[in-house]
Amino acid sequence: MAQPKRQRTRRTGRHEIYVTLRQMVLTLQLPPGAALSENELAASLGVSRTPVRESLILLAQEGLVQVFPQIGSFVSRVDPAQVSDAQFLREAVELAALDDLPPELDDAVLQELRDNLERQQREGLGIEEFFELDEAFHQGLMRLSGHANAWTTVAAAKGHLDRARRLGLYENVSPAVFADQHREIFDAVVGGDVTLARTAMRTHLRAVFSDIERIRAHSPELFATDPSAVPVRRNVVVWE
Amino acid sequence: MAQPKRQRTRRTGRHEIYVTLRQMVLTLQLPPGAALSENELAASLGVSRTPVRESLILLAQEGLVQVFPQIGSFVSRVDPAQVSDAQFLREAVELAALDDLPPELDDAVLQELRDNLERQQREGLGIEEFFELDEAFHQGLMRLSGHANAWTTVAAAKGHLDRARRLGLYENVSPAVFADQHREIFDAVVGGDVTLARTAMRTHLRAVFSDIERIRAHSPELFATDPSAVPVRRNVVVWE
DNA sequence: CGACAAGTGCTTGCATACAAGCACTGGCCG
DNA sequence: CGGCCAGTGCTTGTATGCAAGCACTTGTCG
Repeated sequence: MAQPKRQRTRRTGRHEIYVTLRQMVLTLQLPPGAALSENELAASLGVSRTPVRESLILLAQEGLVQVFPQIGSFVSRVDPAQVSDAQFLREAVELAALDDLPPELDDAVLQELRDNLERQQREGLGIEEFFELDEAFHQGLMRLSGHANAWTTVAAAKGHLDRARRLGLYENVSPAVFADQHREIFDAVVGGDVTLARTAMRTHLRAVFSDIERIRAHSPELFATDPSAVPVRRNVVVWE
Repeated sequence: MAQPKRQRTRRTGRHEIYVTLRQMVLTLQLPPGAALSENELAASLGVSRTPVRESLILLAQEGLVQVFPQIGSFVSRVDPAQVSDAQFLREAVELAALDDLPPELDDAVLQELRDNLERQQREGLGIEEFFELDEAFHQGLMRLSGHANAWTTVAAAKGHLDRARRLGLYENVSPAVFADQHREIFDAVVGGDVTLARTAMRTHLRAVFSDIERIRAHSPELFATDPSAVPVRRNVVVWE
């Protein structure tokens, strides 16, 4: 299908850089606590400081990086308080969406969700692949209730939660449990049992959440300890 | 009390500009659809384009302004879809917070809310004053449930809703009704009747929301009509 | 040996110059 | 008279230079 290339909003280099950096932070390729440098990033990406800097400012507003003037920029450590906030937020929104399902569910979305669930149960699924399916599943449920846009707001605010979830997946490689919970939710939705759907959803979301404390004990250096952050400039020493 | 001026994060000029512009957009001093110009704003604020531009980028990410490369920057028109999304979001979060109230409520916050309610009922209250009290009241309820931070996320996402609410206040100057609803919610919370509190809260939030269609009929030029925006460069003609 | 102070190299914040592109204007030509 | 087309002035995007400041190193002096 010949997509009209004429975007109403032109693609800028900044947007591409922003998306790239954001993905690297969320997938932990840029681990929590890592020192960033506008100059280094600009050089490695082959652009000037300007678009890199503007991207960092956006990521800072999302809470994914912290910028300390005259000191440096750092990937935020996972903040348990922010994880908890995002958990509360997503639970409130997803449960409210279940209450708001229309009588007639969109067939196209339902079929998409069925395909998604089937793929989740395939063997040998990579962590990133499962994560993607997981996100698509929850987003699909929000679309069923007609609140897809509200979900994008939640998605933007749950960066800390997502990083913690990824850490959980890398620790405990058993997405099968989550896949089963997804199916349980879906069946309740299709069956029209809102109460059961709510219960299943709440159980599912809290199961994901409960892993975090265990992970924190295992990898404390990835988590923030004190609200008064500890910015540390990395050593100036250079291998040569 | 001698506040330690030594902020951990130094205040930058950009932050000040960002707060200023954001306030001007939310209070409709910069009306929906208004054309902005990085150069003009920079000149009028006495700084260079850089901090202004970075502020506009942040506001664009919040959806309060739209930036069209090589065309111009504009204050977003109020988007009914985004208003509806924010309404759904805040209702979900505030109701969930009521479900999550602790057994023992914080006395300091309770007293603050009582003072707030009393001030709401004073005669001759300006619209902006009432709006501020309104915001503080809802934020106070969120603090009671221990989810103040989740509220900041909602607050950041509800810019379109707030502008619509302000339009409603300017149209229909009767904040007394809202003040009474606030007291009803508060009394139910203090009385420990979560069910009643939820009902009162839902009624209150939807009352605010229901005004919007009327306002839209009255001032359609402030609302967005088509998702495919209509960026129009303002005339180059200059009075002289 | 210990402590203090200047030096060095990095950091981000801000200012500014240039590049690419859109929209309107006004003149030219059929 | 109508339509095309270069010209002009604005827009935002990007690159770059400089300023202010922090942290570490190193030399100096007691």
